[in-house]
Amino acid sequence: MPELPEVETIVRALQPVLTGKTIRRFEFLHPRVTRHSSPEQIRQEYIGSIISDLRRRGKYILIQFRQNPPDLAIHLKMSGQLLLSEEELVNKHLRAVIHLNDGLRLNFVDIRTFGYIFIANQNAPQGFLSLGIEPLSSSFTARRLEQLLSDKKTEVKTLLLHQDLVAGIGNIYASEICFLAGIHPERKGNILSKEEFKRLHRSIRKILQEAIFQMGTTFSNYRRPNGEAGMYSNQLQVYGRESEPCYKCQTKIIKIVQHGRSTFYCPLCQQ
DNA sequence: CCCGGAACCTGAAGGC
DNA sequence: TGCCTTCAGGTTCCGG
Repeated sequence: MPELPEVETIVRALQPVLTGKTIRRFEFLHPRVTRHSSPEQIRQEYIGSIISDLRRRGKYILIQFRQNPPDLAIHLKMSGQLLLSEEELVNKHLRAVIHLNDGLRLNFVDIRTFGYIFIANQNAPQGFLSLGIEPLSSSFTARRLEQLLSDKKTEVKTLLLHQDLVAGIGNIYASEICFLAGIHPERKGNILSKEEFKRLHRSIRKILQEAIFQMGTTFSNYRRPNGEAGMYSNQLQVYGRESEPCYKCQTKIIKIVQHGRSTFYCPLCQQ
């Protein structure tokens, strides 16, 4: 479910609450909620540790510790949620609970059980170890983007989903980015012009920043840690708008499937 | 390296 | 009401 802006929103909400707290206890309530690290390894590594900060890398949430062991990492995949509570959370899909020293609980709820928790060390999943550039960092330039994509024969919208190139873009924002850049999603990386890479770069940053400002997009079940929806849903230009008129030119929005994922675009605005 | 397709799950929504 | 199919914001693996 969550892409970079949603994960960033979650991290910003949790960071001030969790920083300074000590981990007392872990409950792991589903066999797949930990992967690449065992429940015992996680307990051994972190019980009694003091949280020093929270941050995001791609779509991963990283909990950092004062004693500076490896970070504790969480990926929410399609349906994961992190919800704070003072009391026991009653939820059929509760998969793990991190208990903190003052009685606060960080609850990991996940309907589809794709999400998981792991230690961010050398045993971490390959996808985490090979993450690409952060699109909101200062080192992410149009030139850098061009270097990354200009030798690829893959369609540009699909390239935007490659986490080992640019980290954090998901299926909703990939369509929105192509629309803002005025680039047809089926154009291939190796035929884009310098000018198009500039527009693509600007669009990536603009869309992600604006979506963070709106605290993410709620399409079905994404929720901020306080339970509220994200507001970028109201700003979507193409995603989920098949057959509806383009806001710019009134042409009907088209839906196609690329690499098994839905893509939405305006056939007139995106050539 | 690249690509397509399937797999991992549960639930919501739509067609009949 | 119910049964069936399709689809969902993400990786990851396997075969070609």
